[in-house]
Amino acid sequence: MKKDSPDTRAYHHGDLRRALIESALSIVTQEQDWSFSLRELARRAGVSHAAPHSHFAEKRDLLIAVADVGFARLRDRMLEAVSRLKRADKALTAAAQAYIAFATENPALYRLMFGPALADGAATRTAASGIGAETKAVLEDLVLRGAQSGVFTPKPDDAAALGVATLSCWSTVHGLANLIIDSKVDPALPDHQLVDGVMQLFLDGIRTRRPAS
Amino acid sequence: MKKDSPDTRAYHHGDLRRALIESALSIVTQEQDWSFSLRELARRAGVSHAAPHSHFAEKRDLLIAVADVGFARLRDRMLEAVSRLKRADKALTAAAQAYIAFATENPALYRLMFGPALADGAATRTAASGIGAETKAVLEDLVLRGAQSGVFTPKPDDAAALGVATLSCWSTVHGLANLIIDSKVDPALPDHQLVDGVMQLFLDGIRTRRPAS
DNA sequence: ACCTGAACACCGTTCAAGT
DNA sequence: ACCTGAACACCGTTCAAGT
Repeated sequence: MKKDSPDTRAYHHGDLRRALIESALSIVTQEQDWSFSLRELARRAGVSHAAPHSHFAEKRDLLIAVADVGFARLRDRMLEAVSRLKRADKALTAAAQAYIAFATENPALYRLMFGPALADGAATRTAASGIGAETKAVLEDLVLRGAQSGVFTPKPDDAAALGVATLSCWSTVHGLANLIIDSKVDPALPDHQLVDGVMQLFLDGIRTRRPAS
Repeated sequence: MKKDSPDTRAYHHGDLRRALIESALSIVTQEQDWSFSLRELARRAGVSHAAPHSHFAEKRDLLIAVADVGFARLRDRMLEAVSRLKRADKALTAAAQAYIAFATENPALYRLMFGPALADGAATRTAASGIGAETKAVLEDLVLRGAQSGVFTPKPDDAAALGVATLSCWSTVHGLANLIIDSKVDPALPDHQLVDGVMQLFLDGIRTRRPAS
């Protein structure tokens, strides 16, 4: 970052791999365009169009690298939103708000993360290894906390029930994010209100009787 | 369909528009590949590569036409699953099962329907007019029925509460479909079981006290 | 009205060759 | 090890010209 003066392009550029990822990220977050080409990235980096292939065997590999950064940012954002909240139900709602805010502020990146980055077009189901696992882990942890503190109905040692609750929460939030991004939701209603309503309904399904004060 | 014998290709093909859509549908449903090109469709139809553009100004217009068929099929499948069930909660679960079955059996078509068909890459939010409205309508109707029959908590005239419930249901089902397709869910668990668990949780949030017999 | 053929400005990927 | 230049086999879209 601070090695060379801005215009001193090394013959071999020095750090092309990172430059390509950052370039892709800036296109996707600033121009909201996830349909960039490897050749354009190469152009911006000032290298030949074939250069990227010495760092990424396929375009998908570059997309995966970009998606990874996206997932890290999403996780950080959720964790930050959650950090000051003790009650698991409040924290879960806050995490959902952060999740939807991330998606609506960076729809192109969000689409890239869950979109064709790994689904190669011909594959029936994505061979998604651990992509997105960080996101799930955050929700999983909150659900477990809620179970342990008695705020949620599943018993802390009932793995199946905890799994269903986590999956249910993630599905709801993920689905809502997609519907909002795809303009399937009345745009008159502010996002945070939608999230509040939907999360309240979700929490009603797993919260123990005592109505939250 | 029955006008010409199979190989009598008219000079102007007769019905290229439909042929292109059907060709695209068969590629997408049989080969599970939604990354086809207009030129390939033209090849299969035995016309020049420029011919499609006399029926579809942009490739996206063809994709929209394909997506429309997909949404009609999804709606039909949901309606059929629901047709014999009277209780709104049972019907909603059946609709969800049909929804997820459709998505997992036709992941490529499902991705095309909700994917970049309308999201043109540069647009922040899709200018999705009524695409997918049929799907929402089915769920909306079931939620309303449940409210009217007293199975669900929202009052039948509380539009806001009904809207939240519908959105919540669609989000959950849509999100679950995406997570399954994208292999973000433990593949050891059968889909119908996942749907059952998730829907049960959802219903717990809006069902009136009386535990379903 | 519907289609063809050629053309334009792009792609991703490969591969010998350079440094 | 990293990159270039040329090449290959594609794209979507446009547009004059044909029938």
